[in-house]
Amino acid sequence: MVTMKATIIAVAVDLFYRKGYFATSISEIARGCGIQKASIYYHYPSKENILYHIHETTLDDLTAHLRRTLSGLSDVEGRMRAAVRSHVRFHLMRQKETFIANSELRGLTPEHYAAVVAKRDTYEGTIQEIIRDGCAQGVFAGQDAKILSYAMLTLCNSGAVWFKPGGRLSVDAIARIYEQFVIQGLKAGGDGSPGSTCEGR
Amino acid sequence: MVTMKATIIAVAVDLFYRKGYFATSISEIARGCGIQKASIYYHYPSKENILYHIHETTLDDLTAHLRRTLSGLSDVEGRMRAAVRSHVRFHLMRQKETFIANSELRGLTPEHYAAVVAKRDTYEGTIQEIIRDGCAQGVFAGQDAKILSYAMLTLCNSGAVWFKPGGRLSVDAIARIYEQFVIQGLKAGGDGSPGSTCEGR
DNA sequence: GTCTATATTTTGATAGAC
DNA sequence: GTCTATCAAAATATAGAC
Repeated sequence: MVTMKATIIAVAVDLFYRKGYFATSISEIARGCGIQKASIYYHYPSKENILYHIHETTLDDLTAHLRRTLSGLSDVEGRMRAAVRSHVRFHLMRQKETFIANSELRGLTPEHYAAVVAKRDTYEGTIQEIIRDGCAQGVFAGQDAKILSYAMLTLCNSGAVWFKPGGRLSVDAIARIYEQFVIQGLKAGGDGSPGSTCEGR
Repeated sequence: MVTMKATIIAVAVDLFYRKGYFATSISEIARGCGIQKASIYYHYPSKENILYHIHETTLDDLTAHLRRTLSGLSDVEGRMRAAVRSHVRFHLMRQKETFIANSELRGLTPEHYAAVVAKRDTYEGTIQEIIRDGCAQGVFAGQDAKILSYAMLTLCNSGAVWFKPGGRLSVDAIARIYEQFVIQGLKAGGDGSPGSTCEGR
């Protein structure tokens, strides 16, 4: 049984992904659901609240996915490899939602914006911790854990921009390519630039 | 002497960057220019045309910048290093415009959208050529030039998301970090995954 | 080149019947 | 829980005076 509350989210996700949040109207969402626009407001108090709901559940699921993947892993390179695979897979499998979560922050109220950013910071913190551990152990050679975490995350998001389900490459194949790229990119280079310390702040 | 035509673009760039294209109104642009909204239409026929103009000049300048950087370089690793630095520097120095060029494609008419994508494809083609050359010479070890080019480009765009002029890191420092990351990521890994060929299509 | 005034549409959201 | 009807505000764009 599919509730109208869930249908509205599904239709909104599709429209926000294709047209963007501001370019999508409540009427369009209602049309996609087969109801009148006034009926939307029985389920959600505002258009912004629909967007916030998408952000919240996507981020919660993403965080839970990473936590589950990392549990039990202690080797630092193994943790980073697992983190990349987890992140990439989630972004490819829930392409539309993650695209929205990454690009439609500006539609949120200041309060909701703060809540979303706080959750995102927690997620990024987990990645930065792995990078710092790796640098401390000499496995990675970065100058700045924060910047490297942004680089790693943006890189792993990039598949979601062009990925087409059922296309030439499978989700796992793409995850492996990124895993290889990130691990190599983080590792110490023979011709490393001067000062390969890892302050990380 | 600064023309009103140029002022409108400057104000629009700032607003599109901060609020997004659809969330920005003609009235706001006019207010930022100190004129009435009707006066905007003397200089540009529509809001979409302002957006298109930003896309066009940004892409043209970006392409010219890369061409200038690569001219005279023949060594494949040197070409890739130069391409990364060129791309990163341009994206940091013209942060607002490149952000718009990367995220506001959906506001364009179908015709303008096609024109912009065609130009972007040309730029990406140059990068893919370097990757294919590097793979053919055994300098890089990628499985797919197209995907690796997307990875490289998205990665090099990422600085523009958080960069603040006058902040802790200089433009050149950031360019060096990305250069190192990309070169390492593209190079053959000792534990490389199976089948390190480079089909590239 | 910039103005005032306005036409036309559409928006997000509410009231109240059923 | 969905409907019809409607409000008030704001949007893009145009006409014509100066």
